[in-house]
Amino acid sequence: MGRAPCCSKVGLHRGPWTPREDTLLTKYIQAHGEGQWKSLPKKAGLLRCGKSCRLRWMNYLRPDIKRGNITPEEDDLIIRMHSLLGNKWSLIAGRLPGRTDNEIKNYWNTHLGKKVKNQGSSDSKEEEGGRGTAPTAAKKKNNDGGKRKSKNNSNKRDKNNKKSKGSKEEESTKTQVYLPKPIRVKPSSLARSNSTSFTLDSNNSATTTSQEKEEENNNNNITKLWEETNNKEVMFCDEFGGYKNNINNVDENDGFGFYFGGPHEDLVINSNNSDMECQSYDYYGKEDLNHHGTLEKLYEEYLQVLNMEDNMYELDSFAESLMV
DNA sequence: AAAAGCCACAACCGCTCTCAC
DNA sequence: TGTGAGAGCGGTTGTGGCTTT
Repeated sequence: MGRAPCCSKVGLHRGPWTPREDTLLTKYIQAHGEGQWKSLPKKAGLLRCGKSCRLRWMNYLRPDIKRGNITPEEDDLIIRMHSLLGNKWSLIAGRLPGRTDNEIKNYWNTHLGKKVKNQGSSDSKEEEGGRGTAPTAAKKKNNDGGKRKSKNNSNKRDKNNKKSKGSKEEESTKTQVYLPKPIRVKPSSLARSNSTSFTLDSNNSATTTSQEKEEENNNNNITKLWEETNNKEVMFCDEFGGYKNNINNVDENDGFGFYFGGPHEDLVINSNNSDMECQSYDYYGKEDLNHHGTLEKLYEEYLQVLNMEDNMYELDSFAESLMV
């Protein structure tokens, strides 16, 4: 299975993009829109493979990319989302407007992974199995056979004991996070779905295949583990990550809402006793803008939810909804 | 001042999924 | 139903530049 790498073709540029290439790509996409990545390089006059063009555009050139430091609010959201979703960078990125999955992944591997690990190691030694693949880059570097010159194999620094620079990573965090084993989510059927409405049966009748059942089991295990280890603080995700109100506090009219999906198409889950109705939701629509406001606003709201002790809510259905 | 160590992140790779035919 | 192309995702690598020795 699989195909030959699209970049293996002789004569194509690889490595860092030049300003000229960036300009060409940007101009072409501005004129013709995204898509057709395979034929795009030729049409745009680029000696790059389509995949490389797509990556460059998605992760760097897109006008809605937010450059700059990750804010503490975003930082916190990432940790919480990761604790629930694992390494589902694209899903996490979907909750952070202007951030890319690659950026978040890198940020996690270089900052948050260590941060959480430090936090976790002081709390428990059982992280290993449950963490997933978090700081793989760091792990890799110890085996680095690459260009870095004269890297002594016995070097093997202990990153956590490292120098003063690490002090910023040692800053205390206020949350207790359990990291579930990464699980495969099947977001595509949602993300790429054009349907505007569908219904989920909360009794899982929608789960049919063995794979889905396996995921469901994973999910339940995760939820169980999560509940066991997270008594101190229940995680809620904000509207970007999807938060839940106490079902007892659900407004009968509004239901409870949490959102997931891509930046342009979100899902609103409304709870009606047994069923959950999911609707396509235009993230940037005017109604949505009124409803969501800025990230800061959302974060405030999110913090409020966090502070509501009574808002404990089972994560089962939430996790299930993400796995559908 | 120079070399080595280290970090951060852009870019690449390989795989999977969806969809059209 | 099978197949191939297009697209997307997560893991990994390469490397410039900063820090430490």
